[in-house]
Amino acid sequence: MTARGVTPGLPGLPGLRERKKQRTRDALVRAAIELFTTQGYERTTVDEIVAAVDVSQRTFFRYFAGKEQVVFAVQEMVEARFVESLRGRPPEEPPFEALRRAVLDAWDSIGESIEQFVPVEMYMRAFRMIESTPALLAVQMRRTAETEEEIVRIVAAREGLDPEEDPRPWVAVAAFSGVMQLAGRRWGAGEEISVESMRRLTASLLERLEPSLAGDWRR
Amino acid sequence: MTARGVTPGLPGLPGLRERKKQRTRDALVRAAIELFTTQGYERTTVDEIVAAVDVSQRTFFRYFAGKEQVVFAVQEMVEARFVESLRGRPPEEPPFEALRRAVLDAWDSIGESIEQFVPVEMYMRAFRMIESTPALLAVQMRRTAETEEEIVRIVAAREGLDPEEDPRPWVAVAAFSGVMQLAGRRWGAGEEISVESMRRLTASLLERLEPSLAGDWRR
DNA sequence: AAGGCTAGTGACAGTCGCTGACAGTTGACA
DNA sequence: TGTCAACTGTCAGCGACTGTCACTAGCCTT
Repeated sequence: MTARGVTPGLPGLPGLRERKKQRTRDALVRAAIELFTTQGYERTTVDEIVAAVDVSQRTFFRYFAGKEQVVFAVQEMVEARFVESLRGRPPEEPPFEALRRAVLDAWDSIGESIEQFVPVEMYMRAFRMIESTPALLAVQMRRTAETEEEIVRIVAAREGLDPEEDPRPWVAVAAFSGVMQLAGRRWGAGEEISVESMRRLTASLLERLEPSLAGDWRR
Repeated sequence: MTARGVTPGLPGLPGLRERKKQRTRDALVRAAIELFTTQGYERTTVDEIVAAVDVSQRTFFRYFAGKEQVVFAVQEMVEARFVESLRGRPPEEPPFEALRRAVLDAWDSIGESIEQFVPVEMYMRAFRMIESTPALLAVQMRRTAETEEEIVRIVAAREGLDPEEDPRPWVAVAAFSGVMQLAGRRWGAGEEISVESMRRLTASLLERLEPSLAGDWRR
């Protein structure tokens, strides 16, 4: 009843079992992204991935619902960061302004969070791979749609609105999200491969949103 | 050397071969949508579809790149109608206004075009199925992204701009498209299952776009 | 310290979507 | 009428994914 094993199992701290799982998961993510970015997504089989980590194929599918899912482990974190940032915006801020600042803030602090997972450069390559692989792009867009719903709820809550009643949160988020997707696409197609360039592009496109909708474009 | 078969093959008119192909294709579309909407998409196998039309599985895949593609045969036509409508807008119209009117016009005239393919009601059911089936939703979004590019080029041309230079066409179309997706989603989730209700919803959301981005929302 | 519990895993077999290769059939056209 | 090319069916096989079951190894109690 004194020492209960090598790991004291402080409450709230993951046990050996949990850590082992996490390690397997991380290893699968890293191996997969490595293989995907070097050989291409479709030319890489699940068998190759599991061989690199030395687990069974069955195990792979216990961690990830599909071959594509493994790519989005990092993306998930980036999105979480944005949501968190949005929640932190002061409530007096106008809704669209809050969205805009939240992304930009998120980009400022995202670098290190990625790094502790995979090298930033690998994340960038993965991002481009998504943009250029139909199967992955499709999943990406679906995920985006799901995140949108959460953002709508946050925006509605900020304004004290019921999202079922008032369509404005939906509309604002839909437009915002459209521009964000555009930013991702353009960044992926461009030369510069830094977080900084992504931030700059995002800022520039969001700024132009209102003028692009208003009246005509001649000065 | 005189009569060359029952069908004289008037130039410009499809020959027997072509008509046969078209019939097979249509039959596959109809059978697939029928099965999908009754049994569900994932619970329907390609084997079942080809059995219903009495062709080989290989033939199915010669017509459609994948099981999902068969669902979008009709959607394609709807999009084409919108693009055509946009091309017909008077050039003085401000860009976003042109987009807005183009969709609404398209909805006005779309009913009969669908009907000659499948019953409108079946189209509606198919649309809902897309919204609720991840695999299909993903394809849908990807297709949308491709159409967007064409729309951007049209808008840029209207304004005499080079889309590589000026981001405004991209931004406007991105926001527009975001709202359109939203309209589709909400319509699919709602009760009313008519083209008219879709048109109404589209109009209402597009109207609210600018106010939803501007300042704060209190009056 | 020992033994039971069970989450996590591997091995294996099977389904389904999809593709390549090859051979047979049938409109198109000279 | 015969040749050609387009379509099609058959078959064999790959890769993604799932269900099942037995086994290993953290974990938890006593």
